[in-house]
Amino acid sequence: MQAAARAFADKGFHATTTRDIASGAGLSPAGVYVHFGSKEELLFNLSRIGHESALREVRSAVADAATPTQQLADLVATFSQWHAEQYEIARVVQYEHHHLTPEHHAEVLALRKQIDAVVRGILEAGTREGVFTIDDIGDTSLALLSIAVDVARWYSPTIRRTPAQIGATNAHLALRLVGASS
Amino acid sequence: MQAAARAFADKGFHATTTRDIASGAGLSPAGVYVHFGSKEELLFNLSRIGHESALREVRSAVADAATPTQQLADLVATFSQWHAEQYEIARVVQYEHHHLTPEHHAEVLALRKQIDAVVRGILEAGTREGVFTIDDIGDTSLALLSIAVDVARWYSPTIRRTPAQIGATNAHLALRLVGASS
DNA sequence: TGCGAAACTAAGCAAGCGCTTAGTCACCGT
DNA sequence: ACGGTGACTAAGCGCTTGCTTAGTTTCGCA
Repeated sequence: MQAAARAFADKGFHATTTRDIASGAGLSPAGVYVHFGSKEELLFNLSRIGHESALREVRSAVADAATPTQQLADLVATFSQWHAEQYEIARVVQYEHHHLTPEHHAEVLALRKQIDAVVRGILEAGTREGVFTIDDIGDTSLALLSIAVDVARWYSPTIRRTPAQIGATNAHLALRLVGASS
Repeated sequence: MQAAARAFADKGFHATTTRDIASGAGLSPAGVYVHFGSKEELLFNLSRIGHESALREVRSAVADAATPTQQLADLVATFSQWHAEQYEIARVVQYEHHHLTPEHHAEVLALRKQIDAVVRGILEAGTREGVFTIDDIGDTSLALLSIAVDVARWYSPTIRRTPAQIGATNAHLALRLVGASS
């Protein structure tokens, strides 16, 4: 799965051959099929585990914070940091999920909606309490997720900033986006 | 080229066959090779034209505005709107450029850097004039571009908002990000 | 009207694809 | 010592891929 994640993240699902995955894992081409029934099944496992991991991180960040302001800052920081630290899996999660079969795609879409719902919940709470100033909750949550998700597109282990620093920066920017003082 | 753009945007470069492109254009498989030497050449033409189109839009938006505040708002609005209206080409531009040959890749990377430089220039001017409050110009320009570029990922012609509305919303959010009042 | 060039197609080639089959090997409880 | 189980491979099958070749049609222009 590690070899598949690396290859899918690097070249994309369709450009990756089962022989790439096998040799990356130190196996013969047939060795992969002892553990996985198909290349798509491998993608699905990676995609599902990745989505579940991200959702878990996001939920625990929100649970550990008291106010909507702190919750939003921690969520964006954690989510951004996850997209940097796990950037290979994150790229699979963000860019390859539409190559899944319709059934598998529906399953990960449900997980994506749960992440979305967490963000909207915080924005609604913050608006209700009057600490956020937001025009439209849908548009704003989309922009917040864009900033975090896009980390997977440009992150590289060789850049100046560490994943933790990226998280901190994005959390700061997120609070600005919702009109909350940091 | 239209058929190729649609297919590349929909399924990705490697998942698209030359037969897909040919039938999308109403040609036989060999008919494509009258006009293009290879599938990669088609991708390069699309990618180059797309990048040039985006850069042109961005530059004219900046040229037509007087203050850094207005320039940033117009740039983000125009760039976001472009990613919605031309979302098929935009997806090719954003997600397929790493399937180009090294030489072609370098050529579009140069165009990407020019777009980047325009954004940084505005942020520097606004900071110099004291109308923007920014921690780090590199981090902030990256976040601004993330919001605009990510439009190509989630946009669909069937959604509620029009490209122009998306542009207006993102321009408003951009000004918040740099600490400028709108 | 006739001609050269450009646009196009039918057929297919070599290579690479996802995946299967048949069989070998290492290991573990009895 | 041994039989069963799971991990693994060599070989390769049927199919699709990007692209080519040889030949036909269309078209602008003299």
